[in-house]
Amino acid sequence: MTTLKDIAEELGVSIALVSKVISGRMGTTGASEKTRKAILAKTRERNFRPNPLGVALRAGRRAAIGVFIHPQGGKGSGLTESLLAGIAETLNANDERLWLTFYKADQQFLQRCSQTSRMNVDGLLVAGIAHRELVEPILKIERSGVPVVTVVSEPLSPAIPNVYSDVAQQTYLSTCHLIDRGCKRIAHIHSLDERLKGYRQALREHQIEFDPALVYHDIQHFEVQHGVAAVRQWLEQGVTFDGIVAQSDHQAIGAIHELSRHSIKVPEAVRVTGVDNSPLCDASPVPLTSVSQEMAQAGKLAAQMLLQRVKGETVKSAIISPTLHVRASS
Amino acid sequence: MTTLKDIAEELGVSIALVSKVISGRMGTTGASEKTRKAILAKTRERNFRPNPLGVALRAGRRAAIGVFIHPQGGKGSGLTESLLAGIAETLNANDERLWLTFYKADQQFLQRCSQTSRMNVDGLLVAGIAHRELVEPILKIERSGVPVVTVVSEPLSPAIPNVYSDVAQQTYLSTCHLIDRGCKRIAHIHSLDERLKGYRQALREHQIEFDPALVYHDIQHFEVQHGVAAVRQWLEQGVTFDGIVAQSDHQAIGAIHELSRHSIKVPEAVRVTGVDNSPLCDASPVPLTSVSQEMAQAGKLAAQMLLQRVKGETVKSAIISPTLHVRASS
DNA sequence: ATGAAAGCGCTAACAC
DNA sequence: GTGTTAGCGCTTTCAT
Repeated sequence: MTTLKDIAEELGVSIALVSKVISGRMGTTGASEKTRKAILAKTRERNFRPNPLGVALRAGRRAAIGVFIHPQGGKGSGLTESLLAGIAETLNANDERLWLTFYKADQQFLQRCSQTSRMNVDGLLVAGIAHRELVEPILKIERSGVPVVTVVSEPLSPAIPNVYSDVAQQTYLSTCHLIDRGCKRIAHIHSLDERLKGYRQALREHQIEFDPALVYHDIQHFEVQHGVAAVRQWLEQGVTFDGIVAQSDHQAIGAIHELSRHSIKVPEAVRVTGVDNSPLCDASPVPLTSVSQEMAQAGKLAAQMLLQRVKGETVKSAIISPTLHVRASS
Repeated sequence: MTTLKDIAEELGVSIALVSKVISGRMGTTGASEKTRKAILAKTRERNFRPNPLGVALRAGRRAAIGVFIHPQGGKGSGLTESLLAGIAETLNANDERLWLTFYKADQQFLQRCSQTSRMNVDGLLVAGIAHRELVEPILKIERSGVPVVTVVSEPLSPAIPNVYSDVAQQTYLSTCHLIDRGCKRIAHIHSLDERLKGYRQALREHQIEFDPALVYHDIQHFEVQHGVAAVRQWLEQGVTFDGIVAQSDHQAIGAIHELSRHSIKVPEAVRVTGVDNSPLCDASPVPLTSVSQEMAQAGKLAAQMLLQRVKGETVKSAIISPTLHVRASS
């Protein structure tokens, strides 16, 4: 590894001068064009990169940001992977290391938080589920001087900037899509309230009356079995429907399986949409139309916001627009 | 953040003494029991943790290890996530930050490698696909003094320690399982040679003759469509079979879909197994029996090995035993 | 038994 | 225009 010292010695100038020229921060002083050129040339030649440890130590920073991730959207959604990829991209571009922790249960999360003071990070990114128990520990971290940015579906506190996909918009998009396709009676699997709102708004805007019988309630449950249960209930109750807006790809796949068991064809008899645009979409018996939450983009943005906060800037929460990906199921 | 200096000043002793007592490395000298106690008490009271930057700077290390990951096993396999979780666990326990990069195409990987000299890491973990083009760049990194450990299905070079699940064993396990279940004519989707070997070994050990017609060849392809194509070919050629050992969960699911289209029942008429034990298994029309590659364990182990190498120790490649997870499809 | 000093790589205030 | 100095937090050698 080349250091400032190496360059300074080879050129017979002082370390400080090399530092100033390379960083471009000349302070009150200047440098002759000749030395400038020589230093920059040497820098390139030796492929010099400042040692982040030196920089951070001097600046009183840690050269690392913490990332706490709760695997969200269920296994196989690919959300976590996309999110991480986005985060990693931004952090790499800014020469920041990361301190990565996957937490499964909230208990683990709280435990991690209690170690804040010893965690040696410049900032903290928390991604996952917006549990109320998380608010206090996170605020405590903020107060201790470590800026936090969250990536959760509902902002935890006005004090903590958050990034997320527009949740209501997700179901709004897919419901509008099914209406466009000619569906008149669209069923819905209700797990998050915001998504129910998006579904209802789409109906309202198209003058379709809301029918409570078409909504299956299963708060906070997004698994395959819940899609199966929803379809089973509708069929048992004799509810007629020609579309299903599910709140996850897992639910949608479960619904498709159950429809198939009753020889109901997708998309001919019933059109189905999911949420997450996960890899499951292509592993579905009928490729699944789904709404992408754009987690990679969320990760990139959240990391950028956090780095800004580390620098002392103020940032505001951001909302990302979801995208509809149409496949054979609709 | 508490520093050695804080503790030293509060106790009216020298920084050096505090450092020695806390680290336990007393060198040629000693310390009175009284001061020892006082220092350790203060350390606990102030929740002191050495600043990794100071430690690393002094030791000439970088306090970070690089992780290059190629999302393997296809999207949705969950392999990458498990692997990362394992790596993160070990690194956290050892107070090491990481420099995470996801590379999609080999091109990107090579580009990253060329930045080795500037990447400021103590070691490099490479996980993903064992492409031949990767060998040279990785060896170059090794030669430059940065130890590398890989997590790929086939070791790239004797010089680079590797960790992976026993690949042949994976299909050996599932083939034996199907034989146990009474299957006489087991078809196989051949993508990796090692897995074909495992399949053939299981047949041999059970005195079942190998029938080339039962093997569908699709080297290095693990997607849903390849499972579909395999079944289609067997049916077209009039090959009879009562079991399918696929080389990925995606392939297995594709096979199940195609069987279903021909009204062939799983597991009644044909038993099916996959590889990866991915989240897809539970989103399959019939829950899928699969072999787990234990990537979390691989990640933990690989990170441990890399840290040992960083310390200058020599380590040997390791092989992890896969585990069969039996579900309804078999 | 304890401490002073040097130095890892870097930057910034302040000489000259 | 250029250099000197001090110091971020830590460890280790060598005094005392």
